[in-house]
Amino acid sequence: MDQFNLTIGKLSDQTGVKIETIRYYEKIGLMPAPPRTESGRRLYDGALADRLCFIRRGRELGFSLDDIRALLGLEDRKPTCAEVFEITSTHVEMIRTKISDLKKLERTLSTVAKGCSRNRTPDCAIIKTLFS
Amino acid sequence: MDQFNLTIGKLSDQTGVKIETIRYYEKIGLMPAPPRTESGRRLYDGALADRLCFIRRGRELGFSLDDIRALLGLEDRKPTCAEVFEITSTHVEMIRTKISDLKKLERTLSTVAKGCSRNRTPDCAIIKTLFS
DNA sequence: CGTAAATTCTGTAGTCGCTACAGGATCAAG
DNA sequence: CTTGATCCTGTAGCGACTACAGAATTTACG
Repeated sequence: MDQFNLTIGKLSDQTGVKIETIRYYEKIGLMPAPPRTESGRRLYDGALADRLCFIRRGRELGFSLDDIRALLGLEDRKPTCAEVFEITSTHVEMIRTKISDLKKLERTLSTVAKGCSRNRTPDCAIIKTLFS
Repeated sequence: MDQFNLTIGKLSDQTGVKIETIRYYEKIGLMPAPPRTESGRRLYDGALADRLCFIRRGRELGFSLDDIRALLGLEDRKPTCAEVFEITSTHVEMIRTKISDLKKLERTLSTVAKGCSRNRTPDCAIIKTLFS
């Protein structure tokens, strides 16, 4: 096994990453250019499928493609465990900030919306708040 | 007052919206094209400043430019209070979804990071999790 | 009054992470 | 042998800006 017998479509089905996205990852150097058939179609093996899964998992967890690039060791060298931890905790910090920002937003908006009469006039308390 | 005596730079300082962004809003029809000096420089008045503040407030609250367009009544007509409420509560719903997604992410990532030894080897538990 | 610095102008291209074509070639199934 | 599925490259679009380049004008200072 681990032969190059996966077409891009099969790889896409297997990993849940769209064909265009796979090609995009190749273009930006996140996935290596795989071997091709005589007619020029890409062929992937198990290792490349694993790598694509890694990227997908990273994206699901909200890492940027640059983060993933670093985690994969594509920048200069394989990152140490400490570096991986650093990238991850910076990312978690960002997520926490985003959550607290969104919570603030939600509170503000809920308050604003409460003042609304919901009737059919254009005389709206929400709009007034936005204007002040 | 309410004369057209604000240069774009002053408007920018007053509202905290960058000059390029103001011009961008004009280009996409969110701000009207203001009168100009003889040499072609834009001049704004108080009403336009208010409108720009409205847009900025809307953005701060996370509304999309399309939402703001609708709130301003640029689509077809001024929205009724009920329509404004609808836009707002849809938006709040989106924010709540985002918050819960991010919380899930945060929990997962914190768990993943806990397995990390933080040492100087490349043998990393975080990476392993991402690969599985 | 002269000049240097600040401001403004238009237009284009870049950001991120894809997605959606167009227009053609090739492959697999019936 | 034909039809339809899959694949190829290349380009343009999304949202909401941001960042230039290169020119013109205005303001401030000596």
